[in-house]
Amino acid sequence: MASLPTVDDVARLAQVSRQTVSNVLNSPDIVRPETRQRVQQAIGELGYRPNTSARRLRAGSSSAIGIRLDPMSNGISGSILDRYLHALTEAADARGMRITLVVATDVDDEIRHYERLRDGADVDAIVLTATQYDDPRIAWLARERIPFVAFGRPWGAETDDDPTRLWVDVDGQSGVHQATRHLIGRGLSRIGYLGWPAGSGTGDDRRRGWETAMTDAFGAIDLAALTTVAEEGVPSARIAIESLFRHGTELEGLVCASDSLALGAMMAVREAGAPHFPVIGFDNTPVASAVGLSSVDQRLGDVAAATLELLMGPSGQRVRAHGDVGDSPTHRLITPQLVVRRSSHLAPVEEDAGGTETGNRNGQ
Amino acid sequence: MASLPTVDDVARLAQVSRQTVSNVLNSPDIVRPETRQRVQQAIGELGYRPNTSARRLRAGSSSAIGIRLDPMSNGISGSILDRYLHALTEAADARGMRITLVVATDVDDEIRHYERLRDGADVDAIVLTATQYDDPRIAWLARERIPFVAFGRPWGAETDDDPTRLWVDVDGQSGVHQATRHLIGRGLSRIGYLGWPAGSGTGDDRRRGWETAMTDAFGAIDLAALTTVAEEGVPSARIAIESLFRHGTELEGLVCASDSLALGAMMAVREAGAPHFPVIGFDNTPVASAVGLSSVDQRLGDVAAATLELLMGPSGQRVRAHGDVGDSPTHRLITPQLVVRRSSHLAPVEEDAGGTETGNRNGQ
DNA sequence: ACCCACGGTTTGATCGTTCAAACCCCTGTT
DNA sequence: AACAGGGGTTTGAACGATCAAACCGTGGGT
Repeated sequence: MASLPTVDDVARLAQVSRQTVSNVLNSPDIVRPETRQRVQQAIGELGYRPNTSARRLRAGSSSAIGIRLDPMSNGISGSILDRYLHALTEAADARGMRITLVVATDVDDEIRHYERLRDGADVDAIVLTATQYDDPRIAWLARERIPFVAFGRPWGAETDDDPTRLWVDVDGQSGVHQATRHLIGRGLSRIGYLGWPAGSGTGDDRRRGWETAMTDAFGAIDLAALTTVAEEGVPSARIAIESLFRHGTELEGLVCASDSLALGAMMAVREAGAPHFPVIGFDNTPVASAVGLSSVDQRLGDVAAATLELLMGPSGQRVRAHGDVGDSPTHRLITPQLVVRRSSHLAPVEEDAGGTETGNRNGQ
Repeated sequence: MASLPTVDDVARLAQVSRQTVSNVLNSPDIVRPETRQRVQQAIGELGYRPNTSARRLRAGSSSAIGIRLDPMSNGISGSILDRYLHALTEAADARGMRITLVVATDVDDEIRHYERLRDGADVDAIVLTATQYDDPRIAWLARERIPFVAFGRPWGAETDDDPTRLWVDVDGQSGVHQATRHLIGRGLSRIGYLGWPAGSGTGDDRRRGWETAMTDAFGAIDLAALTTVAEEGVPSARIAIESLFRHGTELEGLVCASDSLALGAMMAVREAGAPHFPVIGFDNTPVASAVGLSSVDQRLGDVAAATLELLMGPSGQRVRAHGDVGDSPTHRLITPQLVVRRSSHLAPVEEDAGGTETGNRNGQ
């Protein structure tokens, strides 16, 4: 029932002073190696762990990172955030950081929450998701000089190298390119693309992957004739592809901008009596694995690692000040990876036993 | 650039002492109304917010609750935790609490994490999910006298009213009962049940809902003949129902133990050429809403609210000590609610426009 | 011989809050 | 008139860490 050990306990055991213990923890390099080792051992012996509240109070830092949970799991893709969260928590843990959740009803509410977290010294930094053009949250965080990283590049922003605008994103173009190449490699040529209406950064980026793969392979073909557009969501995709098949189509396969679209397409395709028509999705959500849908995995582990690297430097244990990136890069683009399952095979095969599933590994 | 106001600033403005300000915040009843009001006004004027770190340090509490993120979003149902997390964060926020995430590779690792969080005074309490019979985490938390609540009742436990074992759960029986009644009300009688292999607490509980609804309506019929069993997951359900239809079945509808099972069943049913065969799932996952599957909503908002109520009392702002529940209940059973969509209609209808979707409201 | 610079360590002060005890003033009792 | 009791408020100490400045011994330059 003895209470938890403090710096003083460690100091006494290691025959040094409080501050030296603190230094071993926070600036190990300024302490003489042998002293450091003695302190380390004392720490181990007592099972000492710094009291976060005390550290927070004095240092004004919390060793915590805030991230907002999306208001509603927006359809199937909601689970992306879920998995990112998992990877982020894991990566943060490795650097002695913790993840604190935020929920908000709208942007203003979200900012109010961040403000409160800052006031209470509850978080050192913020991770933004679902960023938009001219995002008011970015403007606010920058103005308040709160360190933050955006997951999702600031589309159309002129500030790509602004050291106060850190972002990490998945290279959708590369992912869709891989998916398309995969079908081309299987001998298909009339490969269609099912995407979102033009105008969204992510959507346009992904479509470009299909475009380049197709023109590289087949020259200047009529891409528009192979493109179908649907709003994000299973039903709209299903309707779009249903009508495609009803009017007769020459397509031999389909690459989609998301798993939701792909799932809708799969359903339509099966009802049209073509159960082995190849379909590939994007995001590699649990649903994709559940129904055997080939999909592009975002490698959220790598994304999470990159997020922290931007925030804390290559191996730092502390969040860097806002705008202080030193000579390290201001953004990271992660290359996703295609996971092949039944849905992209050309003939019926056995149940998917998880064969090629290699994505989602935590890099570092 | 003025730094944030402190109790002293408020005290000075209100012409009282530090402690009185503190009292207004923490025990308003012991301070004279007129003084209280004066302090309140000063607080408002300065926009004062107590520094959480300082409060934590002195009070030895962190105003945070730890919860473990499942290692992998286990299939479609993974998103349940996701939504619970959202609801929990929201409910916690209303009580001035925050949610801190934990990831762990196995049970021992999980316990180690909890230990570290406790040592650093990082969390006041733990929320356990995916509890099992004879859960080592429960044993450890109880031994260490760390306040916790389990989401998921301790199946087969003899300790239902043990004040150190708090739990909240969803009444699966009631949910499946509702689903079955819904189909009965539409004139069906040969309603099948697709469930997990016997032996899991949750599964047996849900099946009982179907059993009672059926026997109440039709007397002592042969339930076994209407029951199908499949492992959790889309493919196994699909295979099971496929073979059911291949051998000819008299079933008129199907109630399932989960959305994954229901999705597999839907796929099989459609391929068997019976697109309007009614199927109902359980969990009301995003996938259910995406594909128009009727499903039982767990009312995770209510579950979250109940979780905090068990932990902090009906309206407390502070986590109660381990085992100190006073005269309030030691557990809460939440009644879920059926959400009707296309998949349980008997004839083709328009696209689901979100009609009956009323679940998932945050109760309080 | 003196002083300065410097790496490494210690000491005193401080972060903003809550706890525990002291304090003050008023009322009622003896 | 003295004292006990108690509501309401204030004062000093503490929570456990980090910061800033002081300290100390050593070596080099003048």
